[in-house]
Amino acid sequence: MDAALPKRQRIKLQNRQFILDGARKVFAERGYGAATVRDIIRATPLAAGTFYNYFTSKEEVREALNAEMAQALRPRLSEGRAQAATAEEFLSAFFSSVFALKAEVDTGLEAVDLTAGFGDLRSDLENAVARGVFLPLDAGALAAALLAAADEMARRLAKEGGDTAQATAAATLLFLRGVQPPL
Amino acid sequence: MDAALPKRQRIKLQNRQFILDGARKVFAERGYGAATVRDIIRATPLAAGTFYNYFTSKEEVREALNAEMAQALRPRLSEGRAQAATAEEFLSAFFSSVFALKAEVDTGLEAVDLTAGFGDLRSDLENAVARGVFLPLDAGALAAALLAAADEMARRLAKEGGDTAQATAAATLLFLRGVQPPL
Amino acid sequence: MDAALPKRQRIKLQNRQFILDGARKVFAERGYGAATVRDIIRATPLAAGTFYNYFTSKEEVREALNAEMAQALRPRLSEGRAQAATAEEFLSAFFSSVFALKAEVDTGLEAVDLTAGFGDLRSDLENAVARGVFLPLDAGALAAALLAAADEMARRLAKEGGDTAQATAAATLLFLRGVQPPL
Amino acid sequence: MDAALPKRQRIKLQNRQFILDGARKVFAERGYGAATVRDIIRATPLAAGTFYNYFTSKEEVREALNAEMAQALRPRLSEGRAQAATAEEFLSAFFSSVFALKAEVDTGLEAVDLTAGFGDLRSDLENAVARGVFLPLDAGALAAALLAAADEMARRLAKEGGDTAQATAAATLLFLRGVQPPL
DNA sequence: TATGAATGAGGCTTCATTCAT
DNA sequence: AATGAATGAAGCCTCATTCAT
Repeated sequence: MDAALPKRQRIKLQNRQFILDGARKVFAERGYGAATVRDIIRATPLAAGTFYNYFTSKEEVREALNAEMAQALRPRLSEGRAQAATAEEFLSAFFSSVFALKAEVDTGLEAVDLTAGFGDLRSDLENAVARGVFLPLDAGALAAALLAAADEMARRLAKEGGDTAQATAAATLLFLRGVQPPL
Repeated sequence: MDAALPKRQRIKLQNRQFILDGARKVFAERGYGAATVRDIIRATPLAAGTFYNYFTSKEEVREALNAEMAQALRPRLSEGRAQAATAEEFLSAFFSSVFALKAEVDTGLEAVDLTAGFGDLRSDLENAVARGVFLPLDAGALAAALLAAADEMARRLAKEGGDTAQATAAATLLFLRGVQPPL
Repeated sequence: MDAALPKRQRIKLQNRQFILDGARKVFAERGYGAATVRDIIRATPLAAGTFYNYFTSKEEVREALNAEMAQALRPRLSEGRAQAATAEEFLSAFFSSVFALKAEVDTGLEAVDLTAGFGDLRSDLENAVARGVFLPLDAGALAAALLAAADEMARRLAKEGGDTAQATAAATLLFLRGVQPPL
Repeated sequence: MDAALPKRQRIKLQNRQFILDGARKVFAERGYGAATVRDIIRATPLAAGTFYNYFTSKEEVREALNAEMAQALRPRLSEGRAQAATAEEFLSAFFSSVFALKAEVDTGLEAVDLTAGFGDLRSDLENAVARGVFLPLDAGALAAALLAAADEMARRLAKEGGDTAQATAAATLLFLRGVQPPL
């Protein structure tokens, strides 16, 4: 229980979370570059000076936000992939994770958010290639392409609405078979 | 010849260009959001007030920059694709255009730069699908995936070095055939 | 004539002087260390940002103030001393200069103001010693003692009122003969 | 023994001393005006709020520091002077006390430190004048001159190194006989 | 009594924009 | 048109001080 924590501790954690939440919102609205520390504070019930009891700069908040996201979501992103027996399962798990995740949190972190998962994805891909589940492609390039494409497709999905399951299927198919019609 | 222009006109065009060039540099260095009008002016031989004779905001400069880029590069991007007889030709033309383009200008426009080409690409794709050159996929999603993947792979190429021709071949193959090994 | 200056130039000089005058007053009132740039601006008809068109820090203002004072007052301080034929003339000229000067400007520069005159005084003293007008004393120590004593006596004079001429006579006598009664 | 004090008392005295010591250091480093209460706290193992259990302002600390110094050093400063039979003894005792004292503690109190001794010195001087040991001079002005000169000479001594005994002799001679060569 | 986090005032600096020259 | 200084709003950060624990 949280009630087990001394009150001071609880408030500190809560305030830290106020700042992270405010920052997430502000970064999503204005973009990281244009956001200001004041914007973050204003998105918070806290006083101006309080920010500096927790972070020393906007950059530090960004890092904390990325760490938080990585911690919370990386396992979820990778869980479906590791033991995927086929390329289709792998891709399907990947896209549905990303689409679900992006629907939950839009951090405005300008694609930084997903780079936390880059290393994992790459390892999983290398693994899959080694097992013969994938064609022998450059795992780095493939990871980059998959993440970027997934990120952008998720953005479109968020903006224009659309069915996640269907989008997952389409994306999976695209990367599974490519665009070339059977000869 | 430029000399054909009256001197006043020439100077106006030149100053406008000073500002656009300065802005391109500044946006690339700091990102659009964090850049300031002052930064742009400082990257210019002009005085502060002169900026407002040409543009009224940072945003207007961004638009002009995008228009400039679209005007200069869109034809180049699309030329190879319109009449492509095969999916392979289409993809190869697309990726090599993007990789070459990104090698020339890094605008720091946070992925905005390529959206100018989105509509074109989408039309071309629809066209290609209609001709049966591509599998019947959602042209919008495909355009998004291609642009995002190309952009990210270009970034990797720029950062880590690498051979453009080889990267083009790999990217083409990925989207042509997908990742699934032949059964 | 000032009217000969273009208007912009005139205003720039005037604003610079506003700042220097404001700073002199503020330093005198609060002391250099406790004074703030805002205090200086407030002692001025100018806007906050204008300060930075002229100086980049409080320290720079201090330097300008010292330079201004040195330029204006050093000659006056030394004029009476150089050719003094006797120690009495020398000391009398020195003390009356300092007392007059301190009555005019109280810079609050914490004794920095007079250090500009330290080198001059020391040279004059060495000269005087060489001519046999003074006993052969350490010119550096003597200069330090004279300046510090004069500064402090001037402060007392300013605070408690008193006659400058009389104070000059007393100070001169003290340093001329010392405190020892004739044996 | 300190152990004779109840523990509470001992800790209170110790904390008070922490603050005074921290303040002494901070004032010496930054000057009184520029020093902040936070600076003082940071120079201490104590928490911010604790400061206000002992003092209510920076100014109060300054006063306590001056009192402490006066208490510790005033007797030492005056002991040699009271019964001095000659002006030379008086001056010599005075200068050697000041030079020794300044070598021990540099408070950065911007000349405030010695003013604590001003009253004493003045009384001693009046006394000495009354006994005919000194010429009949204005005791206030003389005290001011002696203290200022001694302070400044001590500063030079500290900065440039030098022999205390020798400096004492020179200073004594200066104020004993003055600068005028015998006619 | 000691602690240390919260507060919001206020200092420092840069910014976008205007406007007299 | 071009210039560049003035303006004051607003961002950044630290401060003195309070007060719940």
